[in-house]
Amino acid sequence: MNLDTLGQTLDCGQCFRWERLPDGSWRGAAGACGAHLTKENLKRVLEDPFWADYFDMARDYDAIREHFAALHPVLKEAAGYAPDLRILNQNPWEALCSFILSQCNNIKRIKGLVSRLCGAYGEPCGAFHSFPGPESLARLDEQDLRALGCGYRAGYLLAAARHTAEGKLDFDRLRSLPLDEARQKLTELPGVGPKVADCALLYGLHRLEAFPTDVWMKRAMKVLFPGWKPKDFGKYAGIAQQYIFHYSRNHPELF
DNA sequence: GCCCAGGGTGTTT
DNA sequence: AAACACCATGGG
Repeated sequence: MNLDTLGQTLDCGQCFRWERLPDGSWRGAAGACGAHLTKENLKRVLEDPFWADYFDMARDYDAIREHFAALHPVLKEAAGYAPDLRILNQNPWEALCSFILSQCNNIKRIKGLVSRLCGAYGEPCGAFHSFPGPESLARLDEQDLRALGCGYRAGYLLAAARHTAEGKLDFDRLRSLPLDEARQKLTELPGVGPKVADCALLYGLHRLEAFPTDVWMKRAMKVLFPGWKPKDFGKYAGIAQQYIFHYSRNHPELF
């Protein structure tokens, strides 16, 4: 991984708090931690326990890509297109909020929304703001969130905050549930359907078998993997999904 | 001004 | 089960 290939991970639609600066460095945050990744400090930052976990450094992605290469020729192509792509270990609450806001929205705008959310209700930590905790959002009015541009998703975000603050949604409990049951608990929230639930599971709880299926993935599956289902990709289906999503978005001429 | 964006919900065929 | 309208907002 270097500054140029970091985009495969930080700009592939799984997170919304990183930006690349003109000098090629990356500035961003995760949960309550911020970082500025430069050519000089990248290696050292990735040795820090928090960031090593965030970037899933302990996992052997080379082996997983080889496994995928044997599974399907197009998957081999997609994985080879972004060999430094990794599934981040994001804060589950932040991931759930991000993807509640993602529905019927574009990535640019999602980034702006998340940024304004942090600026308005997160804790200031030096040069950046933390992502606001569920308790901070739970005491807001729906109008407060609409004022940030959340639109009709404001009520969904507020409901998720109140459920979580009241303990009705417990991410640590979701970790130990079978995937179907964890998905079921998440979709009980208003405005959370199968796609947003799978995003929270994959990006927030690192459930690598979760397979978020948005409009891009529906097209990609129909054209590139006709007849295939998420389970056909195995226990790392979510990683396969990310290779395919990223590859598809960068090859719109295929569709 | 129009179209679309990492969807979900409720209603109608 | 599949098709549809509706939900707000702003970037391209």
